[in-house]
Amino acid sequence: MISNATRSLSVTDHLRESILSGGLPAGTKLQEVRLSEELGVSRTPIRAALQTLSAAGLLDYAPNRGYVVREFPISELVDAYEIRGALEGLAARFTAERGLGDNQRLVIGQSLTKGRDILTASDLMNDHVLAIIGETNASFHDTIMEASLNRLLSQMAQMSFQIPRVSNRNIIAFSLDELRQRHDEHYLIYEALLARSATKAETLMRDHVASIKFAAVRALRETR
Amino acid sequence: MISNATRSLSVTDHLRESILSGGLPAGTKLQEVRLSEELGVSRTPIRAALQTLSAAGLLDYAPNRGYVVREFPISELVDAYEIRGALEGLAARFTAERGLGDNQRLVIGQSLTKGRDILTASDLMNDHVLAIIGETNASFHDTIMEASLNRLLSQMAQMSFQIPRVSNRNIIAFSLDELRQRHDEHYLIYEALLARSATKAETLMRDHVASIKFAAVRALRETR
DNA sequence: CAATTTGAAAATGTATACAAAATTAATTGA
DNA sequence: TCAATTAATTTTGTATACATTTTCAAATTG
Repeated sequence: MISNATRSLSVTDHLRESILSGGLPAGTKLQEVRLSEELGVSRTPIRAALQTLSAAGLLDYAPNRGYVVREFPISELVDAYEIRGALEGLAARFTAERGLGDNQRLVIGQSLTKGRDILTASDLMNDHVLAIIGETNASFHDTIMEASLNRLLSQMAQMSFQIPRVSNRNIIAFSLDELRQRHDEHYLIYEALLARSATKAETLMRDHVASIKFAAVRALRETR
Repeated sequence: MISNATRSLSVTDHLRESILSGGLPAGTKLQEVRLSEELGVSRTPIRAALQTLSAAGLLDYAPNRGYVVREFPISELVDAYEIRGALEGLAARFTAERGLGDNQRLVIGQSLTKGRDILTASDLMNDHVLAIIGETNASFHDTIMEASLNRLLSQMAQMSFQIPRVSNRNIIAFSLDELRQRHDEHYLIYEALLARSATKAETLMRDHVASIKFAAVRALRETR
């Protein structure tokens, strides 16, 4: 399978995870020999990982001076949701224009059913519900992005996720009622996609992401 | 200066240019030893460049199988302008909300004056006019992107430019009259930014990029 | 003759040695 | 004592050797 995501799998992923989780806070200097000793590999794969993460925007780089975990201002974190809204809105529009594939329609349909079932059955929030909802949610958004048939868009959307503390479920704390609202929005978007209503799909998706943003911002304020 | 753009400067830039200009068409296998011989450096900087360009989305990569110049469908090329419109629209909104810095206001003001002067003085298109307009145009868009104070956004916008045959001036053939229209749009956007009208600035910018898209698509059809 | 296996060639992945630059420590001078 | 210069150390940049994987062609087998 051809892709540009797979690489020095373990090293790159390990460092990325450390940065996104906050284990390597902003300003941390990432030195090659030190990392190579810690991770038990030579400098070569370390360098590859640093270059990849720098290109992904997680590290600052200066020639002959190395890599530093970059700062992520709160403002930028909020902006990331605006960007996501714009990009996913475009993805919804493209998908409506181009139409869902049979398999994609099936995947989204199933994830919606699964989400509805768990949301009607449960009266309270727990890890099980959150896991299912997180899964179906990711499936919904990923499938639409994929159906947009635009690699640039997919790549950018992925980038907008790779910001510390915005990794999907970590911070966002929805109430059960809010989850039901988000589910309903998913359903409306799905209908717009099936009806090939491009503008409607885009608008609904933008508003949907905006709703998610509000919850994320609220959760962020509560945390601090 | 800290950035993540500067790197194996020459090699990366050389390969990128070759890809964007079409010198290395889609499907071309980029082999490390071959490139290292051609460019007169070892495999190490070649690998760094390939990894960077892969992360930038210009190359496909498969582990143990190397890098290939990826395909850029026409549809994606058109979509790139939609994405640019959304991103630059957001940049305009953020900039209106946050306000232009003194220097940024000056830069844009001067580029607008310069553009107006050349567009009123000239009766016909020539390389000189095109060069000036291209310069002032880039200055306008870059400054707004910079003023948005969002690195993620800037990074994505830059990516949306790095697609073969969409490198700004190459294909786009405006008439003098159209250039004047684009200039007027620039001016209206500038006014909206000064007035801190966020929504207006975003809408105007989106429409402006859409106008550019139309010309690009038209030029593309004429070329083929 | 077609399909599979096998082996040589070539390509990528990793480790390491050396070069160049930057950082830090030490020395010198007033 | 403090500033500037110099030396030593550390760190990144590059080249190259070796390991592993893939590729491709020749040979074997049915």
